[in-house]
Amino acid sequence: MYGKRIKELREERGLSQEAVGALLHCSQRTVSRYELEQIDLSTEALISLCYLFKVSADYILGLEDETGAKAFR
Amino acid sequence: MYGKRIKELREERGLSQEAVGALLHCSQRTVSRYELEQIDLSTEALISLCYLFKVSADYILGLEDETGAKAFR
DNA sequence: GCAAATTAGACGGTTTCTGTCTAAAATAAA
DNA sequence: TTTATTTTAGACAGAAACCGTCTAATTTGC
Repeated sequence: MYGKRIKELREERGLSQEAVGALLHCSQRTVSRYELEQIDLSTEALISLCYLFKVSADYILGLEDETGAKAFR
Repeated sequence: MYGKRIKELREERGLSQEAVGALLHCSQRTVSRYELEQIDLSTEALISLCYLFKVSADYILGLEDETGAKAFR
């Protein structure tokens, strides 16, 4: 789920993987892997993405949808 | 931050690390390492903890406090 | 169609994670 | 307080995951 969300958020903002990588202090290749879910997100990268895109970790992880509705509680 | 939160949530519920490990399908030693932040949380473990403790990923990651106030936006 | 920009595969070296076994520490019982 | 039980953390080694680089493929714009 996080891969799809990261790709969406990035494209909504018109950024390349390279650009996001620079902001996250990692390579384009690593951002690509996040989007393809070939590697797991570190908590550090997850938190950086939250600040960068101004969304919750729950949203990126798919624990809430676009409306903010939670997957639990 | 996640270590402190996991430990708090676990102790509030009166569970041992062994018990949480069983619910997360990992060893007691691994839960201990999460609490000590000796290893990073996988997204899978993070999501399991959210369901188990009925809290948001943002809370566990320290992106919001006990009152639900967000660290950003 | 061509050039430029963007994304993804392959490879190898490095780091991180994992469980097991065990010792230390904390808690409960006697 | 001693003793027994439970709980937590260190050490080790093997396994798995991560990472950047180089490069090929794909996409986008002219």
